[in-house]
Amino acid sequence: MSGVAKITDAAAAAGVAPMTVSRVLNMPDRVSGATRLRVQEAIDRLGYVPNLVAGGLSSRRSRVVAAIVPTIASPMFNEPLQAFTDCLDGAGYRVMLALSGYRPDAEDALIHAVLTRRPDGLLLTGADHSPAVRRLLRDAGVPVVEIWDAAAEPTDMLVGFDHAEVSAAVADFFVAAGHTRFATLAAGDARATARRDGFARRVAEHGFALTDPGPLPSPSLIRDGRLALAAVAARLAGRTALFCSSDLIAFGALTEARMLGIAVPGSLAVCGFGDFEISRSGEPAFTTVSVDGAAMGRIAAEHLLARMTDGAAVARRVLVPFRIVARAST
Amino acid sequence: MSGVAKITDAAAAAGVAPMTVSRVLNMPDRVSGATRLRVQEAIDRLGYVPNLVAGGLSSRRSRVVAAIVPTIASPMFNEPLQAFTDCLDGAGYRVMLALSGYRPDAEDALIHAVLTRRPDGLLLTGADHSPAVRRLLRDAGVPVVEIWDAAAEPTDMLVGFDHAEVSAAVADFFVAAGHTRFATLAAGDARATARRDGFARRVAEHGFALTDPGPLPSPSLIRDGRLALAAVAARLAGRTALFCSSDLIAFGALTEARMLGIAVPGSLAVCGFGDFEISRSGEPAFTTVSVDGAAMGRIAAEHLLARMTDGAAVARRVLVPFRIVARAST
DNA sequence: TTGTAGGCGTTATCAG
DNA sequence: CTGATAACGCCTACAA
Repeated sequence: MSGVAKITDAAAAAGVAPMTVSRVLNMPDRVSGATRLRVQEAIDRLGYVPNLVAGGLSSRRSRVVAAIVPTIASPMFNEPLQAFTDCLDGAGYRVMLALSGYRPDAEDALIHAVLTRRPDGLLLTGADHSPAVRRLLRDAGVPVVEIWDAAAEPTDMLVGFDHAEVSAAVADFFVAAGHTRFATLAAGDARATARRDGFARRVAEHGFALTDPGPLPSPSLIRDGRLALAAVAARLAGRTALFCSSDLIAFGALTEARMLGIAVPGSLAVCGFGDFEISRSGEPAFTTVSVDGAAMGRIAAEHLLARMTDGAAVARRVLVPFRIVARAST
Repeated sequence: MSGVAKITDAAAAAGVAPMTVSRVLNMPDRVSGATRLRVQEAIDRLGYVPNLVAGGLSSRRSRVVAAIVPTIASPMFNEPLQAFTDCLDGAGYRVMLALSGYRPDAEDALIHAVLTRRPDGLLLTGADHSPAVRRLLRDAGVPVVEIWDAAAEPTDMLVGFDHAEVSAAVADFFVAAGHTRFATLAAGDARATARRDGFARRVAEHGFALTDPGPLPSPSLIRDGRLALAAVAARLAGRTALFCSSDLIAFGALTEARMLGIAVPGSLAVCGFGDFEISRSGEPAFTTVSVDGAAMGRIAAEHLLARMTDGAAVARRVLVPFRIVARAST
């Protein structure tokens, strides 16, 4: 018995057929208590570790789901990813992680690479995918959840929110507070741009002008927010309402404003995005848009699980609520 | 031809044997140019996506490596993980992510669950594993890298640093600056505790006393740092040197100190751990211990790759340098 | 409740 | 350079 123990070894050791060992592992209640114990004992004694690669080939179920997110270097996607992973872990699924780095073309290649592994499900960040990719996904027959965005026609399932809606709400929030001058500091990736554009549109609808120095890097860091604020500070004549595409940018802007002696919220009112811990626990706590990332990850996992186990039909499109959490910066 | 195309479909479409298609995919240079083109064309036309589950069973190489880290909710492990993933991605490997949540027992179960997938390599956070797990890993014959810690006898390979050494260096740094009163705010997990203990030991060796309110949660957040500092502030009589087990705690402590009117570094000198962006880009920038997480992730990936492809021997134990980055808080 | 036969889709190996 | 054959280790389907 050289090499690693396989199911036949465990079966022989327990004096049963391989199929019985398989049952003990996968459907224990269809095996009599006595046999189950005997088999379990043999498994433990041999240190038999089932091979799910073989099992997956045979059953056509890999018990793996793939998750493609832009990055884990910024806190943005960590909450949903953590919740997603935790939730699937409980159901015996593993998460295969792929990082697209905000490059849409890289994402296409990653999706192909990942399908090669025959995942039972797929989590995608964003809902804007090329027709080629959508066809690929459809042909593969994998359940797909798109998160962190909203599309009228998801590829398959969607659990997200509308970025333009979020930023329009921020604009309304500022206007309701009496603001008449606006600025934005936003990253250049697709969804940050959607937030910037939504903000710009609503500000324009209200008949006001907007200062926008152009795209920051993706993902943006605190430093980017500081530099950007320092650069636009001179152009900010009068009391200005600033919307930042992430809390890191907002925190950087607030920090720089403090250095420059710009009063917050007196001269500069700031709203971020993400409700990262720093918006809550920093000083001053600052206003931001809160989306429940953990809930999104959990719901995404639950939807995939429903489809992967029952094949059950689930809501095709779930929008999770967002809210503006007003704090000391506005 | 119902269902998804398989290698036999592509082979038939190209008028070659399945094995030739396999070669085009895996060792293109062993196939003549003409055949290669014909096969490639057939693959594209059919939209054939190779099944690496089957391939993995046959070749006994899954081209998957598993990574077990405590959490991705704190920035601590994100840099190494991102670098690790990026590096392996370039070599055609996928990363299977598992989150142990700082529960050692959960880690044991995760390692077993993950071995079930027959990864070609394994990344573990920390180097303190039970004999049972070490045996399991040895029997599995998987290359293993342990990161983010140092052990005299790694399970297999190790790329990390010594936490006690780090914190002793911090204590020395403080002493060299003339400090005589010390405090620490540290989380309760194994490695944060190692940092706390290393600091305490060295402070004692210098003949000074230490204020330690006890373990904070793992992972610790900014809020935990604020609360902890508020709680110990009264006990901090005279100029104190504070070592925090993470930059989030340090930032929280600094924030609270500002609120309490405690002068930094005049009354309170603070050193964090991790060199997170906030230590650099916040205001004031604060002193911290920098360990090159990205390098660690990259080296870990390279070591695994060497073992997985060549079976080459590599350094069993690599210690990455750390350094104290002195900034405005000390 | 347990067992038998056959195949899941690919690649190692050896032959041509 | 290309092909035929036989695994890889397990599970579906059916039978006893």
